[in-house]
Amino acid sequence: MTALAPDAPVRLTAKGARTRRRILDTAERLFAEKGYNGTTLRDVAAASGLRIPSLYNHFPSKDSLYAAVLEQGIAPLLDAMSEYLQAGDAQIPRREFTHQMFRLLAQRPQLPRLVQHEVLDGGEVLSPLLREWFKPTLAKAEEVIRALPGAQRWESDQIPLLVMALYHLAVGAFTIAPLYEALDREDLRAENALEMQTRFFADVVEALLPEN
Amino acid sequence: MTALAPDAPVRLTAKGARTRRRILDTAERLFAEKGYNGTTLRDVAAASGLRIPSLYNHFPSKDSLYAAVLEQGIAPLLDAMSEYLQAGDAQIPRREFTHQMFRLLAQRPQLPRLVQHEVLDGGEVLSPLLREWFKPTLAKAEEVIRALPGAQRWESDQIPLLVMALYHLAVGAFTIAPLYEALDREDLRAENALEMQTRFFADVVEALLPEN
Amino acid sequence: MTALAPDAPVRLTAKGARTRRRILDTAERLFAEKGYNGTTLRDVAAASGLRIPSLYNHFPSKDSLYAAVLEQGIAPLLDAMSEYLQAGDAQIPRREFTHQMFRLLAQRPQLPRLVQHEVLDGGEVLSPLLREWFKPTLAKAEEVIRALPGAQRWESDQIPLLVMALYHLAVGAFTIAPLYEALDREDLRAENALEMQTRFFADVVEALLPEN
Amino acid sequence: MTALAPDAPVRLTAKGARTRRRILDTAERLFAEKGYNGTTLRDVAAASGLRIPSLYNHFPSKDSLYAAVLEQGIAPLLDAMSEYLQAGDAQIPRREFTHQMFRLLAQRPQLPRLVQHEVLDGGEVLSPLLREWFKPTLAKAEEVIRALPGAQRWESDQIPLLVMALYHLAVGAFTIAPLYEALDREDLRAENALEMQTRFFADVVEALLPEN
DNA sequence: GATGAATGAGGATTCATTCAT
DNA sequence: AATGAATGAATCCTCATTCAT
Repeated sequence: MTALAPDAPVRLTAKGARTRRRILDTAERLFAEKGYNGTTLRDVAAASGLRIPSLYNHFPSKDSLYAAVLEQGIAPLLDAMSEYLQAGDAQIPRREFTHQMFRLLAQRPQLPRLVQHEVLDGGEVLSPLLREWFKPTLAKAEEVIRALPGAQRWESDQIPLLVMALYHLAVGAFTIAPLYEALDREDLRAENALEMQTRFFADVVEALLPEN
Repeated sequence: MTALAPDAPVRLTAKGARTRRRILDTAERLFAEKGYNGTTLRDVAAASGLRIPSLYNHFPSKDSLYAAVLEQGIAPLLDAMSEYLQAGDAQIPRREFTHQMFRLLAQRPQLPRLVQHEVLDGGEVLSPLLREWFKPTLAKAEEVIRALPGAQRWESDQIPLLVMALYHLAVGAFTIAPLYEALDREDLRAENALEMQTRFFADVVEALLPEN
Repeated sequence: MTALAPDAPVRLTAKGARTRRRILDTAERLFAEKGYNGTTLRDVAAASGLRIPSLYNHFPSKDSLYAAVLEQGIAPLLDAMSEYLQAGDAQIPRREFTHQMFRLLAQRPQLPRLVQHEVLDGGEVLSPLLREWFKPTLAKAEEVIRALPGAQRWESDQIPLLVMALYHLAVGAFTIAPLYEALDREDLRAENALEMQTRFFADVVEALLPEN
Repeated sequence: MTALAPDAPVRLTAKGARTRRRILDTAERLFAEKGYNGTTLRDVAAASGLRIPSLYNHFPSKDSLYAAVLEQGIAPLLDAMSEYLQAGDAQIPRREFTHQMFRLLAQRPQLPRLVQHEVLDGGEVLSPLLREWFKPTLAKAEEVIRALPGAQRWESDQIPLLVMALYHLAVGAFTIAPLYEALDREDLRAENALEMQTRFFADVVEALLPEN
């Protein structure tokens, strides 16, 4: 699964693999900060310590670099989420799950921004991925939530909205961070802030889907 | 207030004012769709039925056009919100307020996308505005919420997070719409969907801040 | 007829029209000398006294510039040839016709080179034009030649080859000129050389298709 | 003679020699199709089943590869022609000669295109070769033709033009082939077409230089 | 002998902007 | 107020070449 670029050449040299990784990480950061259109290959090359043409030794185009960044970022997240959701048929330790999700996002704090950029730009690149990943994940999430004890608080046709709401809450906490800081408030990406956000998110979940 | 471009030339002719408005509306739509970097003056001119140089007869630069779009979009929203919040010291008809907010957003559904683009791009243009507008609005919102009966459910330092959460929920409902549709689900911008979202949002608010 | 770029914008300013013509003439010379791949927009711009982006104010792409050059070169030639061939049903003043053709080619000596470049490069751009122009012209030429008194010297299925042979003779005289000069021989494009070539060509035609 | 790259390294291994040959044949085809500027080393490498840097193990530059292609193509042709012309002082079996020339060209049908590309591009690479080969060959050809019985039909200063004309006729038959096919006519490179062309060419020679 | 990686130079094209008309 | 023409800067990308492995 999660094969986005199935014909990606196997790296033969360790150096090549390292350079490729460096480019990917650099690009992830830049794309997350400025979006696709706001990020130039010149930026990526400079931040990677390379010249522009060298990027083409590792990725055939800006588009494919972008797609690779999206994949390497989204795949592990959705995989983890799927795993949790699978296990949860019987009983989900909800607070635990909430913490895990936030931890995953916090590990790659650029990711939510990356995804939101895609969402806002129309998802032309993301869309194909969404077909594969988001759809089943959302469907599964709806199914799991419907089975929760607190779900009877909501009408059936509100469940999808509830799932989206949880998505917005989780992602928004990260996308808003730079702006929040610019408002002379704390840095939401700081260690203690993340903990606080996690607790707050769990509280919100408890309010929306009371455990009993 | 809302004086973003205090030295904006007074339009002398009705035709000029009309053209300026046409450009603004066109640009609002395009900036909301593709963001600042993804929108070219060529696009704006074409969609406005003008040639590029004509845009410069109405706005001195792309940046200033963007700022004007932001202002004309955000100002009325924040004004309305301020008004509600002012009145609310004593007692807010909460459900009414929720409906009003959603109505305002729904009237200019591009606006949330516009703001989110700014937020994601680092807010380099928005930031100055935020200093003026967001900060007091957020502060006031926090104050009002603290005074609500349901607020004791939350610890004091969670109130700012709660305000941001409400922001994410409201804005997210609009930013996610195109993606949601791409997932073969309903169009969240349709009339009945908006109503449903409004009701859902009110229910969420009730869950997070129970009226009694 | 001969409308290759039917939606070409009507030139509104005299200066614009002049610049466009200057670009076209420059490009004709360069494309004729070096072919499509060997000619860069940098060359065209420099030789036109412009900067590269200015070229795009007059032609939307290198391809379209090339097509326009081909059209402006080929159209009058084929038109003239058609006219002669039309008139010739009854009786062609053959020597006169030969002189006219050579004169036309000599007026735009780059043209044969231009066409030969296209022919050699696979005619990917020219081909569509050939469908429209070459085919009927060749067909008409074959028809006319078949009706000539000297044609009985040739078998019917040799007539197409004969037409192509005359084409090669006429065009070759111009394409070979630079090389011929490089061999320390005379410049075939000089005035007296052209006259000599014309006479020679007429003599060849007389040998291949004796008047009586 | 025919020493174009006298310092070419002697191939030590059979595999190396084979690879070199493969590259040469591939390059001949591609250069003939697209010309020097239209052919990239990427193309040559891909069509040779190699990576670009490997080409440099066999040829020190693109230019030298091109020169080698020209040499391997032109040398045998000119050698053969010289041989025929040498022998012909006394008496040339003309029809036989015509057939031989066409056979040689038909064996390497890309060659005429290759040469014509060079001729059209200004012959910057070919020119040095022409000094060595074309000049004496043309001179000899003129000398032989002057000695032919049918030559008195032409004035002395028309003989060079006659030689060039024969060149154009022979070469043109091959260069025009792709275009001819694009005009929905037959493929001139097919077996029977070649025969027909040979006969036609002989007939033309007979018309221009009647045997008695 | 073969090739992955790196790169300087240059390719066509787009962009925001200016200016004369 | 509108726009054709011009352009500096920057866009993505390709090319021929080199070098270490």
